[in-house]
Amino acid sequence: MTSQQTIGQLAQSAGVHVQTIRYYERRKLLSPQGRRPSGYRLYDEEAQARIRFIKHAQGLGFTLREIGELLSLRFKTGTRCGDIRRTTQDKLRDIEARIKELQTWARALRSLIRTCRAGQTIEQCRIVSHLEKQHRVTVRAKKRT
Amino acid sequence: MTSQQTIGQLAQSAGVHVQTIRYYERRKLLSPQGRRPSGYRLYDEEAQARIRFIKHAQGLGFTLREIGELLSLRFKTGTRCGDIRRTTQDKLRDIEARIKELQTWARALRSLIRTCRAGQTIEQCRIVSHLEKQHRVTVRAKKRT
DNA sequence: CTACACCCTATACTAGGGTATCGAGTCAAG
DNA sequence: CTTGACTCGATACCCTAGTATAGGGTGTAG
Repeated sequence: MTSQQTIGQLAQSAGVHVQTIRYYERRKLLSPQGRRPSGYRLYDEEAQARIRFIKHAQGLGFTLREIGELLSLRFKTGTRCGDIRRTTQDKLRDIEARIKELQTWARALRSLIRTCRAGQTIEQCRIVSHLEKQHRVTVRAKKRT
Repeated sequence: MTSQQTIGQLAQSAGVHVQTIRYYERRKLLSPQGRRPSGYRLYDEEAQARIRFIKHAQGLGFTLREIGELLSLRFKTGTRCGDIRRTTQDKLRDIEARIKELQTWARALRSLIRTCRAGQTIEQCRIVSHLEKQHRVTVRAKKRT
């Protein structure tokens, strides 16, 4: 029975820092079951499962924002498994898109590396001249993870 | 001849914001050739090539820090093509590692999705129970791109 | 009762890549 | 000479996922 833990005990048993738990609370991922008159947070054992959920989902590449969605689905009555699956599938598509993008980068770098002979001076370097060349820029800024 | 541009003209012709150029200067990626007595920055046309270099390198997934290395290699006398290639290869290895990580995530998500039947209630959902289960956590935090 | 560990809130900091705003000075045209 | 566009430096803000610290209050063992 580990019911009614303080934040430090929960942090200990869940393997995260105290500030992280408070951070999750700010992010609305986790809130204490109650408070002592002094203001101390008190957690029931569901809190541990919630932190595990968060950590596992992070391990699968979900962001805290997405985990928030997942958690609210989880605790909303009437949620069907399909709702969870849909979110998971969205995430999968995301990841697959990122893999494709990175593969594009990797191919470009490999082809640059092939054009480069180690002994050349910098002025002859194809990598450099490629980077300085004036051509349509494809900086797809933002949105990484 | 576009020699001796002000920051606004350079920004215009390079397709970036004025503040971005000043930001690059703070990051030591780009500095004006000189200043007017009033303090206005003046740029030669090499500045445009440098910005192109930066943007293309970003397009290949380099961070500004790495681009700084690349640029200082580029403008250091005696740099051999091999030095540039080495940095590029490091980046490629980085990207390949990241791809592997994402593929691991994707595989895990696909296998979770297979276990999930759309009509099940949330209590029966394998995705949820998997996330809540107590098992060795593998959150490889930090270091993304 | 005192020491010490714990907890509270609030705030600031990290990295990365910028964007936005401020008050003040400058430049060129009319 | 004035107006409006431009520039200056400094500072603050955005996002993510936390970590760190300050200045105070609380809980408990000896």
